[in-house]
Amino acid sequence: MMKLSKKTDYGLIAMQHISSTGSSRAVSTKEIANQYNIPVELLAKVLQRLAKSGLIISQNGPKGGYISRKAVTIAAVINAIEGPIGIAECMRAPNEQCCQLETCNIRTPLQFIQTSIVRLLEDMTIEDMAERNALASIQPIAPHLMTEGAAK
Amino acid sequence: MMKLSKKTDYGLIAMQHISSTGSSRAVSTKEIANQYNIPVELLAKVLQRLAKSGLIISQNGPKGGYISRKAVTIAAVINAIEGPIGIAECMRAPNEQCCQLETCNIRTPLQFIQTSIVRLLEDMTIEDMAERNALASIQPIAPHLMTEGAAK
DNA sequence: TAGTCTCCGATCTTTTTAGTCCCACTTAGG
DNA sequence: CCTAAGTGGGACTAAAAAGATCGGAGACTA
Repeated sequence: MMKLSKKTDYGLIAMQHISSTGSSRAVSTKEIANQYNIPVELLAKVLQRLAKSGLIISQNGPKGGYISRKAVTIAAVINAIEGPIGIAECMRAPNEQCCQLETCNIRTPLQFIQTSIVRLLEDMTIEDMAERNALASIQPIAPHLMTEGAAK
Repeated sequence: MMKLSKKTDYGLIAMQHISSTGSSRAVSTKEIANQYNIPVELLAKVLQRLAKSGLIISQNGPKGGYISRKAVTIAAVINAIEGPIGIAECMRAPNEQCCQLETCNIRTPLQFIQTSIVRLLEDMTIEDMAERNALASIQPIAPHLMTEGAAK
């Protein structure tokens, strides 16, 4: 459906929070879950995967939690949580007998679109996101692009 | 999961076929289903929606089927089949109490990404797709962007 | 060494997607 | 004017993915 999963949403929210906290202290799963109203165990899973992929650093024990790394892209977060990005089935599992055999007539153009999207996601880091977010709270972006709620 | 549904895949394949046939004759659901190995009833549903949205013209009776329209974008096809494009829940249903209340810190940057993707999809028509496809069969695109199977 | 905290696997529920079945309506052609 | 080949569309089932939960093992700090 061309939509990010909630896990990814949660992951991005968490990454941004961890990133904006800086490396002064570790942020626990519970802290993030409380602040953003996310089910704790689910968020825990997401953070585990992010840590496993090396996008954040985990620290055990009391006062433990997660510490950010620099220059993590949105593409990397999606990749860690959902696996390789692929707009169609045949672009995630290259070995599979994809599409409708040899007759597939949309593969090449979809490849192009996918490449463009991936490039977009690889060009934006978590820090960029935070920056863009901070800017928006001062000077709102074009109103016709926004849904009504955000303007308040 | 950031992926197009199979219905959309089928829709795009069918649109391209209908488009390349031109307006000389109507193309039936069965013809397309046979050629591309798609379940007939499912494809029928997809084509119905496309017709209802005005992206193709339906013609009843024997010798009936579908006739293409000009300048249909990929965005329009996705929109007709899957509903409005939205990378996150809160961007498809603007009135809903979205994200994690007021604390959502990723809305603005995601908006930006979504707008970029939509623009990409609105810039490519079915005819463009066909063209790009024809080109690829003569001169393959950069190999490092392809999955191994396609290079053969 | 006790209390937090991360880590990880297993499981359950719900939602979405994919595919099927059936019947009503339309129409070209004999 | 009847029939075969089309589309239109609702109801339904099965499978897969997403969302959420549970329970316990291991790590660390005070």
